[in-house]
Amino acid sequence: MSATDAVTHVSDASLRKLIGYHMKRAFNVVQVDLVQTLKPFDLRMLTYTTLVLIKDNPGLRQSQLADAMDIERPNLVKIIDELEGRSLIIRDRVPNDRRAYALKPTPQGEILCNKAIKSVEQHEDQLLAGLDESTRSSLITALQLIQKSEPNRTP
Amino acid sequence: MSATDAVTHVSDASLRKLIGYHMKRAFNVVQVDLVQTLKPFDLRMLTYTTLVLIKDNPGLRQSQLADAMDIERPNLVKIIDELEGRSLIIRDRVPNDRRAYALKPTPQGEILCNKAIKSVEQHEDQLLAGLDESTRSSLITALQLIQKSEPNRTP
DNA sequence: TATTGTTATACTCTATAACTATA
DNA sequence: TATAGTTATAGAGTATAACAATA
Repeated sequence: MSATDAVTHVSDASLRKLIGYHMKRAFNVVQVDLVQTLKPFDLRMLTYTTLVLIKDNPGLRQSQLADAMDIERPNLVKIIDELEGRSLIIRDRVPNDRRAYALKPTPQGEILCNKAIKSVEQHEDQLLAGLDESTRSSLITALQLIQKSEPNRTP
Repeated sequence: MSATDAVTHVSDASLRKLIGYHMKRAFNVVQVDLVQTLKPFDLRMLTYTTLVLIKDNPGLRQSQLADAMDIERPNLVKIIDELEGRSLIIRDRVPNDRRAYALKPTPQGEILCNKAIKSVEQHEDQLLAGLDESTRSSLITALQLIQKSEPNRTP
């Protein structure tokens, strides 16, 4: 194609080889779906993940939670604030360490969390209707492998 | 586990079923790697993608590019500004339509782009060393399937 | 000294409304 | 009137440095 022709079809051939390209685009679709699914519960992906982890691990410290979620401690503060402000969790005290909080779900937090989990699972099942069971599980396996691989920290 | 025990190991059992959870974490690893790889070229994921698409589709309009990249037109402006300011691309004129620009790579833009593509491919190959060829290709296939699936726009 | 949570800050990516100049 | 590019702006998510209270 000459550079003066009008572009009628955009080629992404050079990008299609890259996992990152496919992952970003696929994740976008999943995330749009997830955001829509969580909207009735007034949750975002981050607040949802936070609530689920606290429900499954009552007594968790904020630093442990940040580690588990792979985000920095300061960024967790306002998320916790939001969930606590809505009385979905509480900042209880850790015995014998007055620096730390023991994060726990409230009864209403647990109820909302369980409803949200159910809805998310249903919607995701619908979203992945085009993928059979073996495709799904090998996808998860591959994603976990990537997660464990050490990124090159040096260029 | 009682709620008063200290949490020693964080369980993410409720999240592990969700594709979005794995995708976000895996994408994070890939992106950290990509950012590091692109640093020597002074490119980010967005500027890299933009440069590659312009190199592969000279004459592209900004609106076409935004469509292809799945971002909003306004968000593309400063990316184009940056690449043009570094003389990697030019905003040429589309014949017969003085509203639109025809985006084209400069010679130095093409050279940098080719070097960057090579480096990105090498680093990604290293990053995915733990995945054999068939796992990689079925991963890409699965990601493309997800990309094509219609997200539920209604909760 | 080191750690927990916090504040302040900044940078990137994203999304929307409204403008201008052209068609 | 519709479209291409732009401006301004606001909201998320992310990252770092520095602080107070506590270990």
